[in-house]
Amino acid sequence: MNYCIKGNTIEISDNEDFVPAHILECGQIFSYERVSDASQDRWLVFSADKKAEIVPNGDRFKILTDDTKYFENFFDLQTDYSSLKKKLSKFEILKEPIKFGHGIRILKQNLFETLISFIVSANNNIKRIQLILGRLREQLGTNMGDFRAFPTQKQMLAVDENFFKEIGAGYRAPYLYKVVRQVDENTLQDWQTLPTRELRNKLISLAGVGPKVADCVLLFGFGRGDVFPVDTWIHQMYNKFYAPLENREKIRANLTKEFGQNSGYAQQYLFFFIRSGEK
DNA sequence: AGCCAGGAAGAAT
DNA sequence: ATTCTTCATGGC
Repeated sequence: MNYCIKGNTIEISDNEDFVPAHILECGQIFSYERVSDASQDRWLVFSADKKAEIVPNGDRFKILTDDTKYFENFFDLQTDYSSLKKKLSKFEILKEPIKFGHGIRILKQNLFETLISFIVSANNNIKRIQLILGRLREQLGTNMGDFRAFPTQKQMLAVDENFFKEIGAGYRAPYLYKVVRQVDENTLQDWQTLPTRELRNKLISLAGVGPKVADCVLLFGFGRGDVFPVDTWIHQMYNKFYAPLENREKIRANLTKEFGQNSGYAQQYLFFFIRSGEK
């Protein structure tokens, strides 16, 4: 994809492979805001202690941020999604979803933030996930002026289990209390060199992390394309379009076998598509 | 009002 | 090694 960086701006010179609504509303990130102006929508995106603003630029977009290098990586701008979509379109089941969510890109998010976010996401709905994570930011995160950073492991170590209950985390409170005593951002980054299988086992050994949460962290944080997170939506979809199968592990095995190294991308186009149909 | 949400942990089998 | 039960809380 073509883009260029000038000062504090990343100009996207492509309107097919970069669509903020697709990127941000496909369920991979929870900390963003859609700002509806009189004219056109803008987007605020928060990651760790950084912020970016996506604004319309003709029929395209530009990204305004103090850290263009960080967000160049964050938005995965070096990956060629056109050829990726061409490959994946060979699968009949992906043709419509890819057309529908053509502007999706898989974000490369902060590892610690992704881990905490998807622990909160378990058996939860997206609105409430955003509510809980918003409170977490507001009450623990560093004040960055016009926004709050996502709390660091150190900041989360300073509170007790009851704090997490009070922000509405429910029965996930003990998971959060425990997991920040097991890993920090540096530990997670050290795991980046591990092959997916081993890395996945490491993640599953953490409090509140099972197969699905691990796969989300692998895909949205570690950038591993060879995983296919299976949640209730994918489960239903599979039963409808493939075959009735209760065991999620078998569904996961079948889908990763089918889509291989591009499983994660296939999953996102499917997820965004089937969820849009329910509204 | 009642069911459900980007499931995981612990117990039972 | 698989299957069953329980777990807070807000959205719709």
